[in-house]
Amino acid sequence: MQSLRRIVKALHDYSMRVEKQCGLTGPQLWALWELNRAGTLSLKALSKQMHLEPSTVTGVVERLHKRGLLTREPDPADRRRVMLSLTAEGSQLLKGAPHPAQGQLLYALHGMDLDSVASLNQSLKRLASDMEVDATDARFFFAEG
Amino acid sequence: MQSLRRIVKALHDYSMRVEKQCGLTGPQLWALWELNRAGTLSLKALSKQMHLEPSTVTGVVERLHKRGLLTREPDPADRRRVMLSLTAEGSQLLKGAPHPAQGQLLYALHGMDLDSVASLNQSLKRLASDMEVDATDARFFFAEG
DNA sequence: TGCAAACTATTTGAATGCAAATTAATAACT
DNA sequence: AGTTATTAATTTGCATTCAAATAGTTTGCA
Repeated sequence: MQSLRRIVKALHDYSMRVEKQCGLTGPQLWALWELNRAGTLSLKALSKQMHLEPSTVTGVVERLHKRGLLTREPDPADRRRVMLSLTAEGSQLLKGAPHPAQGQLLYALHGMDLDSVASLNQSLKRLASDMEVDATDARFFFAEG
Repeated sequence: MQSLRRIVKALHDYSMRVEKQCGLTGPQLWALWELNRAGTLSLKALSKQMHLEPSTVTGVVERLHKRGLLTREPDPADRRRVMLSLTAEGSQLLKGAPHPAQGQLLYALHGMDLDSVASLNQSLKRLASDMEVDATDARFFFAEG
């Protein structure tokens, strides 16, 4: 638990450093990054890529739009949808920016040998999968209270 | 990275479940928990225990105080300090509440053998430690951009 | 066709979290 | 003693995040 908190904190600190570097917060950079990868995404699709709620992404996108880093065009085929794309300025900014958050991980993983990284990856995937199991049996949660 | 996001998300979902159960958010429960462990803490000390900024803890404590779950007494020895303690009500509420977030981890770790848990713990500690290294050498961060 | 159901995006309200600035109290140093 | 520096807590302003409610659009079914 302590290690996880420290990792999350370190990721946040990295995000702050990125913000100082290129003027974007972590989620903002992340959103631009996903748009650059995909070319064009609906808000829903972007929120899915980022594993965030649409209502959250609306705000992030709004701030990026206000700065002219992306365009918001209604989809002619489905007028509920808002298609998001990078502007030239957004694309340009992205060229000078680091990977979102992943840079910090890469840096940290530099100091670990390949076997450790592979093992960690397996363990984390297993843990993540286990934690997503719906906890209908509450005994485990309260047994140690 | 994906695994970490999923773990953080799962922890947040657990926090929501806890909130539905006992009417407290994760940080609120966590604060009460730390107070119960320590008996009495200054706001500064509590923020240190939780690895959060004092300005953040001020808000959390205020909400708990508003509900009568803790007391805020000025320290006679140093009147800058505000000493925090659980009320009887807060103590009572804590008895029926799960461990903050750790319950979710315990549940997940149930499904892993001891060696895997030990190995994961080592890897996470190592990773957390590596990520806290001050990144004066920015090459790692931008090499892959 | 027409109505209900489902979907997309946004709005609203609340909590968390930080940094920076403020206020108040203590410590330190001249 | 008096001025300065440090420390504790709060306030303010902003970004992120979610859930729930809403408006507009599309789909599906009768």
